[in-house]
Amino acid sequence: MITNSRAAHRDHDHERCQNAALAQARALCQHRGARLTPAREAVLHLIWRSHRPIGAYTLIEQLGAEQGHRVLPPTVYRALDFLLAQGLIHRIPSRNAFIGCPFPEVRHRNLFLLCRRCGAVAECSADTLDQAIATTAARAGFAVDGHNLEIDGLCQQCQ
Amino acid sequence: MITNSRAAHRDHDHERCQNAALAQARALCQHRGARLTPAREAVLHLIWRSHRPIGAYTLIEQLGAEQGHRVLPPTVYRALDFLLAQGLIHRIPSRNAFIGCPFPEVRHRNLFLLCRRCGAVAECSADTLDQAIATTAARAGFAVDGHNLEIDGLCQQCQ
DNA sequence: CGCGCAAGTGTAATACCATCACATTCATTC
DNA sequence: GAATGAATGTGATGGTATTACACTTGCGCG
Repeated sequence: MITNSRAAHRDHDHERCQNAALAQARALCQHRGARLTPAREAVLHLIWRSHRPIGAYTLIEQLGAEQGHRVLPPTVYRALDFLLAQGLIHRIPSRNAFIGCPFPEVRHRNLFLLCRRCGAVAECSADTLDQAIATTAARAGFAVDGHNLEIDGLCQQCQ
Repeated sequence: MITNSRAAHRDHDHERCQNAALAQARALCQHRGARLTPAREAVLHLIWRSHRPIGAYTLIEQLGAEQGHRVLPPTVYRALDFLLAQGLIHRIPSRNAFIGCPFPEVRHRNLFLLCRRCGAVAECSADTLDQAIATTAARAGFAVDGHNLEIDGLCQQCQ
């Protein structure tokens, strides 16, 4: 199992955490020949700065403030589409919000731990769980493309 | 494991299926002392009639047509809130839509199989999977309240 | 009975989330 | 330096959900 649950739910050097995520995103895009343009990088930066699920309209507002002029929804949604396609961020459907992916270089299924008290979200990837899901689906004769698992509760710090 | 995947994804006597669901809902509410008012029952009926995830605004439209006058959003959202609280329906966050619960009398976690071709949704409840989720969360020190798992893919009929 | 309270409903307005359509600019290639 | 496709700017619109307040209904109790 890989997870960022320790970092996500505790105090940590977030400056460094952000910078690492951005550097990795740049490297990954360069390697793939994908264009991480200034607009896209600005959105990714804002998402990592919050380190919590953040809504598209909050991003629109913050980006507008940063750039000193009004930003319209498609600007941000297009950047989000790109970042989603590159696996650099995830969308959390139950929150209508977006969060940075801590391990974009690894193909993985979505599994989020959402703390109802502090609002932080950790991501996990667990082969055993993915297999249990595959097995359950197989028993119903269902061919799996992908899945999204959101677990609500309390993180270790908030218990 | 319990599931309605056979019924959900195949032709079946849906008239009977609907009636059974409504009868069970009435019995359950009576037993709990909850008031399944005409407005609430009408919404539940429409949800079961579709037997697919159905959006709130589709319900508003259909309810308006049925009642012969305009219905406003809060009317339907309040009924949906009641039905959700009673476990008679579920909300599928990735679709912004609602579906009838095939086993409302049993406490269970949410696990949906969403077919991308026919649009049908089956629900499952699998102890082994719930345990795998609990174990994974425990390893991250996370105390689980509940979860929502949506599996996308192809049902047996559409493969 | 009728008073009082809580639950339920009607209605308008508004907030929040996401996409479309079209014009324009930019980067790259030949 | 023209042609092309990708990316961006902009206004309008569509879709989802909530708030606030007025009104009604059901029901227990003096």
